[in-house]
Amino acid sequence: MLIKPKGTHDIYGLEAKKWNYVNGVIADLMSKYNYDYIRTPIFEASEVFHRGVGETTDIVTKETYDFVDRGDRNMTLRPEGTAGVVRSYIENKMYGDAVQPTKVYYNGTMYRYERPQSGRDRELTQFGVEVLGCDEAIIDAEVISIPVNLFKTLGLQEVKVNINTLGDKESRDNYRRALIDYFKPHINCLCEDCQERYQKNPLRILDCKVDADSEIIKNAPITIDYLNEESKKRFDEVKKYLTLLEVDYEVNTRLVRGLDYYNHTVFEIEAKVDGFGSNNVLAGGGRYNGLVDLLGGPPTPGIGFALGMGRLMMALDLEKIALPIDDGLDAYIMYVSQSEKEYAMSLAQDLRMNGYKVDMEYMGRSLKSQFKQADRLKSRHLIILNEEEMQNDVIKIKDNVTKEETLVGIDYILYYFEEKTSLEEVSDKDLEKYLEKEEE
RNA sequence: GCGGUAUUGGUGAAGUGGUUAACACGCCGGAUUGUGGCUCCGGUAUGCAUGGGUUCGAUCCCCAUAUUCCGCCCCA
Repeated sequence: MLIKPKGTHDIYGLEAKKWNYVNGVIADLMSKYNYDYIRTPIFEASEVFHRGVGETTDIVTKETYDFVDRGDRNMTLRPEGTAGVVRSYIENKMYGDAVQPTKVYYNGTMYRYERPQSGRDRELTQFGVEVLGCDEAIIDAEVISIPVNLFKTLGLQEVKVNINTLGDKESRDNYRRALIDYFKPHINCLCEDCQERYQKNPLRILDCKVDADSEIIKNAPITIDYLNEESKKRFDEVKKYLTLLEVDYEVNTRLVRGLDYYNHTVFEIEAKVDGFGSNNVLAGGGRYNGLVDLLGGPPTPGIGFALGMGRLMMALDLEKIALPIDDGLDAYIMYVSQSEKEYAMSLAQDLRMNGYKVDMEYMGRSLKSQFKQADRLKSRHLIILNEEEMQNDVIKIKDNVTKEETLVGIDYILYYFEEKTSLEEVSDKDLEKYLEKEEE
């Protein structure tokens, strides 16, 4: 049997309806914030990610899907969204657009060659936002508020917003040096992974799980102490605006992020839901003022976040949040004979073109099965075709909630649905009156 | 990349080295000569992930591979 590749999922049925609903909520929310949708290629020249995400990051060194195309070009399936968006920003000279800053969002699949586990797949979907060309603290707060408000809109309560700052380049470099000096004498007391981190990315030692409780890490220098005046002021401003937006956040001085391009504000939003695995970060992001420059554009500030859609869906499920999925039918058309079948089909088309959600029997099963099917499809009305009744120009419609059956004139089916679906009840008398009026 | 776990029908699953692989749900049909959702009856796995091996014989034992789920690394 053919099976899907490791770490991928087929989304269909109810699950697909949920995704569509959430995607709709996102599109709606982004429209209100006036962020434009951007769609960039799923694969890019490998260089885009090597330069953009960082040569030393795990994402680039061991997790990319690389391939050489038939024209001998080195290509990579995108492992994240920012690098591609920034490449597009530069290539399309969006920095020259009349409207500034550039505010965009994407919602698409990413690919990472990883060992799948809870909350982690090889094909993942991320919704993300990027704002380019604005270095104001106010925009940092707005960007952080977007996922927070999305969760609020969806009814997801149990989340925690962590923020921190890495400061500008000068502050970050000072801090990095301080950490290296601090850890140097303790290096042998740290776990194996941390010893490696010490070489590659000392900042990451801070959020090590193994050594989290060790005094060495607890007493490590914190970023705030190494910020220059400007960076400190900036961070205070971000916090002020977050308070203004009523975003409930916590400063976590140990929060650093793995991607090389971050500076100043960084943040993560965790799910605090029972039953969530260890991969509980729903969204994460930060400021990347050097990235546009790095990828060959004019020096341009930027900030963004990415949100894991699969993890979001998992959180919604675990929290048992009922999404208002468009479910059920207005009518299900049932029949037995061939002539009824033909009428059923044209009636279905007629109702559908008039805006009703209609399904019908296709396979000529027993009437009993058709009733069952209609129930499964949660159909509000059952249209039961009968040759004899049709010869008398009437059709039987059963309201599947009240169980009331009505014989409706064959030319007045639409009227029945208009009234019946907008008003709670329409009596036979109403219909008679309507018919009389029509005749006049 | 490392460690652990599991893999029986459309679904949830029981089970044993040896004739027809429980049970339940679902589905289809019938009882009900065109009105169901209750009940009753019947049907529904060329077959126990795949490939090897051990054995007279394996779904059940061994090995490998694939995939699942969980943890680490890392990340959303």
